[in-house]
Amino acid sequence: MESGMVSVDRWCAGSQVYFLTHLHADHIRGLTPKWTRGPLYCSRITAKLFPIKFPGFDLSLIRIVEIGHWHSVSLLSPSSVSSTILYFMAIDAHHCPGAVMYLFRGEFGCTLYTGDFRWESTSERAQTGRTMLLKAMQDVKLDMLYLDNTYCNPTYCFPSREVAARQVLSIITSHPNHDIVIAVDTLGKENLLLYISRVLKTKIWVWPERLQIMHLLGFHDIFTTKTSVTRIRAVPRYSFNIETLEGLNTMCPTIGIMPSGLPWAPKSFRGKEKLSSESPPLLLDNRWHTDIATSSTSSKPNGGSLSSGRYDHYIYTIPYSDHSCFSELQKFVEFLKPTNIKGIVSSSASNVDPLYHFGSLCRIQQASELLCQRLKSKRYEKVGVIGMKSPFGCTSTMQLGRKRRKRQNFSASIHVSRVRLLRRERQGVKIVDTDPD
DNA sequence: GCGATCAGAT
DNA sequence: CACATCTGATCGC
Repeated sequence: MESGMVSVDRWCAGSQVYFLTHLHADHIRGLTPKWTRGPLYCSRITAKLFPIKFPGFDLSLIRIVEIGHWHSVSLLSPSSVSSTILYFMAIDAHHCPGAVMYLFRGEFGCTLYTGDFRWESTSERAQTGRTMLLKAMQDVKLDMLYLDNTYCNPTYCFPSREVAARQVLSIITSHPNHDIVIAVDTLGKENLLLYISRVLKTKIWVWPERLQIMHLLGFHDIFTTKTSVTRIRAVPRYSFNIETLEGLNTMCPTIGIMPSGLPWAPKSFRGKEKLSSESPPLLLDNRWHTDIATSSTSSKPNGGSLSSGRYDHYIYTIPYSDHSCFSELQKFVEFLKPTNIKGIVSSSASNVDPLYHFGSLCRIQQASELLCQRLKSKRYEKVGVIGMKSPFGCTSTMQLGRKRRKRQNFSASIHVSRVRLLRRERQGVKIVDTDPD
């Protein structure tokens, strides 16, 4: 079976069907309102939010995938007149509203594409997903796992969102006379805001576009665009910085809360330590490893010990993440026992390569060998990783395709500058039709 | 000149 | 390192 027939979060020409995991910007790059390339499968919530992101989009192209149910579509093999049936199921990814993983089954085998996801073992929703996956794969092995490797390194260690939400709440209640601004994106972290609103019995300010999204999600009477009715505001992350906070503090005492799985360290501290699984550096904010909710009074902006006053004197970084931390990824891989794994997030470093950390959990014998090959061709990795967003990659014909593609990439790279190469993959240029790694 | 797309910053 | 997003520059028609 040829690949290039199915794309996930990838919007180049050449596929017969396209799957969208969720509506964050880095997953819809290349998708436009003028889309005509084929049917677009997504979750019901994503479909509901779709017109906001893509006004004028031809909605007749959208196919809703109900969570937990098998769907199927007949695909035509490009090289012959034969057709084959692709079966697929969406599973809640617990990332942002509408985010799903896709499980694919067909004559090519069984593939799971997680998209961005969080796998909190304590969460009831994750248990539901676990049950769905178990049932859907009870009679087969998982040939290929495309994994959200954003935090696929042991240094990324943070608590559940429930615990992090309590930390946020604790910081807010310990500043009863401050205005609070919380950095959020256009989608995601709603549960944190709902929790704050519920416990403190207060509305939360959001910007107008965000209010529209909240209403579409069914949250009425909780959010407002009137600044006068609340001291808590959720603001776009891009407008959240030291200067903004300093400006706000000239008018009213204000603290900022940055919910993120990343250690937002001061610039002066950043870049000096390189992430490496051999000698993982301590996170600058070691409180992440414990529950600071019980000791919030000792929490100072940016971890307290970082007293280089210029940097975010007013900002608290809280490890509230919609991506899985390392230990969750590990549990996920152990649970699925895939034959092979590939990260969906490109990286020039090996620190988040799933095979590096989880190769031994895979069924493949040659995990280290595969990794070795990959490290050798590290310069070209970005192209390979980005290019591989087709769910197919588990049959022997796919492996042939992979080898061919590697050669093509290599020879191309010789003559094209790295900048140009990176640029090409960013544009989503279809590198080859065969399975990209 | 304009829309699409990119690198860079946050 | 880099979450997801914006801004401003540049590309290509």
